[in-house]
Formats: sequence, C-alpha cells, structure tokens
Amino acid sequence: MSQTVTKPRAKRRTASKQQRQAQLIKATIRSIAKHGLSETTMATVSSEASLSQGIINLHFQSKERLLEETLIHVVSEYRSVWCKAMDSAGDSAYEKLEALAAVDFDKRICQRNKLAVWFAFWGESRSRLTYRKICTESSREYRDVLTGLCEEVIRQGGYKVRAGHVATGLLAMNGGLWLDMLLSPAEMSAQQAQEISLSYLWGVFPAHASS
Amino acid sequence: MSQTVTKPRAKRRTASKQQRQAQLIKATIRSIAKHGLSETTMATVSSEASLSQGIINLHFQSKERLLEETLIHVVSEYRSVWCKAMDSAGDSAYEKLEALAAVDFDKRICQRNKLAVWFAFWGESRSRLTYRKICTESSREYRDVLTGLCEEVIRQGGYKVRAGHVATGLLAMNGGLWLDMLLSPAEMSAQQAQEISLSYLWGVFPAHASS
DNA sequence: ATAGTGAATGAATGATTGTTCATTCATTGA
DNA sequence: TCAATGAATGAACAATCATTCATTCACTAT
Repeated sequence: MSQTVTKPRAKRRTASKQQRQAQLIKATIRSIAKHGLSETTMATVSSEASLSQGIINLHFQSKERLLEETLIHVVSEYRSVWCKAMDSAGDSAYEKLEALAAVDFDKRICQRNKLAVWFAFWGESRSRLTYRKICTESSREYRDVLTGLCEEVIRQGGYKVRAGHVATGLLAMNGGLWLDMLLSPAEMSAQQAQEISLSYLWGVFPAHASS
Repeated sequence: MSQTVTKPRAKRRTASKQQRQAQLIKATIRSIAKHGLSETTMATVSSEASLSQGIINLHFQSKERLLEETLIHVVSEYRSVWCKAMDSAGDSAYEKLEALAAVDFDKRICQRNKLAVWFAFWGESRSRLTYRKICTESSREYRDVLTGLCEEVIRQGGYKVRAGHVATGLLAMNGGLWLDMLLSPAEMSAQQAQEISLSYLWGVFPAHASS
C-alpha cells in the first residue's frame, strides 16, 4: 500500500498554479514595500519568493500583468473584508456604518506592507489607466454603500448633513490616516487612527454615538 | 552706443542656473504626471523641457537629486502658500483655520499635475528615507500649527473634542480628497472637495461656523 | 520501475537606462 | 572684430532590465 498523499513533502519543487501565483503576489507586495514600485524588478520579486528568474513570466506572462494582479488582489481582499463586516454587523444602519469604518483599521487590511501597495499604485494611477480603473471602481462601490447607510442614518436622526458629503469625507479621512500610518507608524497607530475616524462619525451623528 | 540689455533675445540658448533648474523641475512635474514616477526617465524630463540629455546631470548631478529637488520644490511651495494664508487671514483662530483648510484647494496648490507628484512620492516613501523625511517634516509643522489653532478655538467655544484629533482628521480628509481629485476629477472638483472639508470643520465647531 | 508530463530553472539576449565627456556654440569683455 | 568663457549638446558607454527558451528535474500514471 502506498503512503497517504494528503500530507505533502516538506520540500515541494512544484506547486499548483494557484499556489504559485498567490506566492508570487505576496512576494510582490513585500518587494513593493521594501524597494518601492519603481525599483521592484523581476529579480527582487523572484528573489523575495525564493524562486528563479523565469517563474514570473511563466505564471503571469509579463511584469505588467503581475503588478495588475497584485493590485487586484489587494483591492479584492479589501472588498471581501468590508462585505463580511457589512453582513456580520448589527442591523441598524449606524452600526453597519461604524463597522465599515473600522474595516480600514482591521488587522487583515491595515498592514504597513499593504498600505505601501495602495499608495504605490495610487501614485502611478494618474498615468496608468488600468490602475486607475481598478481603484476608482473599487472605491465607487464602497462609497455607494456608505452613502446609502448615511442616508438612512440621516433620515432616522433628522440630521442636517448631506449623505454624500459624510460618506466621501469619511472615506477620504480614512485614506489620509493610512498615509499617516505609512509615513510615521511610530506616531500613528491603527488604534489611534480608528479613534479619530470614529470621533468624526460621532461628531456627525451625535444622537447615534454609542460610547 | 550698444543696445539695451534689459530685453533678452527671444531665443536664448543659455540661461542662468536658477532658471534652468526651475525649468527642469517643472518638466519633471509634468513628466511624473504624464508618465508616472517609475517611467520618468532622464529622456522624458529633458524632452519635456525641450533640452538635451546631458542637461540634468549638468545642473543636478544625478537623477536622484533632480527628483529630491522636485519634491522639495512642491513641499516648499505648499508651505509658502499656507504661511501666507495664515498671515493674511482674519485675526480669529477659527478664521485662520478655515483659511488654512482652504489652501489645500487653492489654485496654486491643487493642480492635478502637482497632486500626482505628491502621491508619486508618497508611494515611494516607505522605501526611501529621504522622501519620507521631507514629507513627514513638512506635515509635522503644518499639523502643529493646525493643532494650535484648534486648541484656541476649542478653548473659546468650550467644545468637547480633542485638538489633535481635529487637526489630524482635517489633514487626513484633505489628503484623501486630493486622491479623489487625482483619480476622478470629473466626479470631484476642487470646489466640491473644499465644501466637504469645510462642512467637516463646521460640524466640529458649529458655534463658529459663519455661513 | 519507467516513461511521460509539465513545472521550474537560469544563462543568454536585446532593449532601455543613467551617466560621461569631447565637442559645439552662444555670449561677453577687450 | 576676436578670443575667452562656460552653457549645452548628443553620441558613446557600462549597467540594469524584462523576456526568452533549451534544459533540468519532480511528480504521476502505467
């Protein structure tokens, strides 16, 4: 009888396409965080993944596609986390709003390496239509959801603010707080940033503020 | 008698060091906006300036120094504008606060090309100590001024908010609004952005809000 | 065992890059 | 008018880059 196949060897030279692609995308994130996007090369990525030079073209055809897939990965992960948060939050619109605002400071999302990736691609978005499309479509959907929630909270509380302004302002503030965490993590922790973001929400919707 | 020298010829082949450096920095800004930082080369910059290949090394020694000087230029210009706004604004702390918040949407500062430069360097800041230093020192000084003004407004109005939170939140929100203007200028004008920023201030300091 | 399959390698290639420097040319003082 | 000065040029160079592909090697089916 042959050995069970369920437990793979410690050192596998070959892996499934999915595994390798995920591995390379993670290596790309580390490389962008360590070297910056403009000095991220096929060599830095493959070295970060402890694989050979040609591996990227084998799995992604080109460097450009690898970078796009990396951006898509980060954006999709973000979307998936806020969707889950939306579902598992309390029923009231305000509770959902607070839960969504907290996603930006979630352990899974708010990692310094990943923030570096966001800003790296934002920095190139002006000149790269593909990057810009991915980013704008992502934020558009998120903003629409936020705006809807704000509208409901405003209706319930009779507030005199515009839903679009609050949603856009919240989104913008959280993005700006990401920058603070990226540039000076010693002076801005995720928890501090979340407090600032939450205190904005409380200020706008005082009647709903819980704590 | 010789001709007057005050009126230079239309086509001057040589120019003063200052003029050339300023010209090259402007060309760099355009190149970053058009091609992105990672595809901004000595060739794209010198071509954008309608000058020859070697001109940059002549005036800036290296590409790296040109990029640093470009960042310093944009950061200094920003500082100079908010300093002027601070001086020429009304005497009250709240008036100064509104004036400072408006600087981010000023014609001189809030140009799409320049926003692209800010985000391009922010995107590389994680891996480039020099960029990070320039950016953090700039924002630190600005934040301190904003925090001081917020403290005074809070004291006057007896508000129950933390000055540091408001200053940091305002700074972050304006930065995030810059991103909206950079990525989708059709959906976010400078005026709209300023309204959102101002409505944040009004919400925090309702007793001071003028209009 | 063994042949067959395709994942992974890494040296080689051509294109692109930043930098150098001998040369050209506009400008100025005598 | 004519040297003298130094700003500007652009061809040449070495280094670095993304990409290719013949070869190697791990794994699977027979």
